[in-house]
Amino acid sequence: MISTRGRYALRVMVDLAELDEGNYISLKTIAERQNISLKYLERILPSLKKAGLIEGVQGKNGGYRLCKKPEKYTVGEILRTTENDLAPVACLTVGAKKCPRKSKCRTIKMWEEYQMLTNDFFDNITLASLCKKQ
Amino acid sequence: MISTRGRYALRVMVDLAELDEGNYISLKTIAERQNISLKYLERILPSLKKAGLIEGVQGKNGGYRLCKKPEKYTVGEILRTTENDLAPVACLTVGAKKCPRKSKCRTIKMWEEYQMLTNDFFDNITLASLCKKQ
DNA sequence: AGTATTCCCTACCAAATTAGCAGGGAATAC
DNA sequence: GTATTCCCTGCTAATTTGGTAGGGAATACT
Repeated sequence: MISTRGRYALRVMVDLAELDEGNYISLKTIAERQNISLKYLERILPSLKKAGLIEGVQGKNGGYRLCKKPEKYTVGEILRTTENDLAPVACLTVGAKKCPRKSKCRTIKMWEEYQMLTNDFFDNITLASLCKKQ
Repeated sequence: MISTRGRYALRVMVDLAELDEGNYISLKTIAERQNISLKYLERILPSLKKAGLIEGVQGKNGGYRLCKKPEKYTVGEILRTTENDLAPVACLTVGAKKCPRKSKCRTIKMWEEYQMLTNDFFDNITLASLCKKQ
């Protein structure tokens, strides 16, 4: 299940896309518009920045903005920053320790296929397609 | 993410399918074969029974067995018993309270499509197809 | 220079969920 | 009557999730 962390991240990205793309938007603005705690957003945004999806500027009139046009983002790349690679089971996460049952596991192939399906699905949805039509 | 609860349930079903289908198999046997705590399985199996997927008989020589042939089960119906309807986000779970933002939510349609995709994927995998080929 | 604004960072905390244990009861086969 | 087995309830420990608190550093503006 996608956590609120991931859903909030996506909502912020949508909001940034719908607001003026060139200017920096403060988190305070986003928090009020989206009715999400400012302090909580301050914890979520750094991971988006670290992933290179947004850029932030400190100081007065600072804020965040997208690095590229909304059409160039996929929902997949956004969710993967917060949702641990969109892995459906623990043994397919990035840092997972090798499963001792893997050789005789009946289900691993199915989980891998599901993970691919999931990534495929979200990689084919652009941020722009989620935005309000202008 | 699918919990161990759901993964264990699926492994038990696969194991029941691979063992003699007619006879009752004790949880002790399954627990040893699958290397899962007997006590934990005792908590998981009732939900499978309640959903009508397996039948259990108490007493000596008792145990559990499938109600129908492995080809007649889908992974979807098994996972739905433990994984809350396979909903990708909280607001799509069965007992979810109505989201006040729903009317202006940009993402609900995407989550609904993903939920359908997920159910479709798992509904098209039979229990038999996960079993070791005889 | 000083001040307000804003991102940035770390530590902490509370609630919920997950994973699992313990103990005992009831049904059944032998 | 005894061993086995499902059945049921309550408890607990660890982890995750969602969120708060407090302060620091950079920047714009006066």
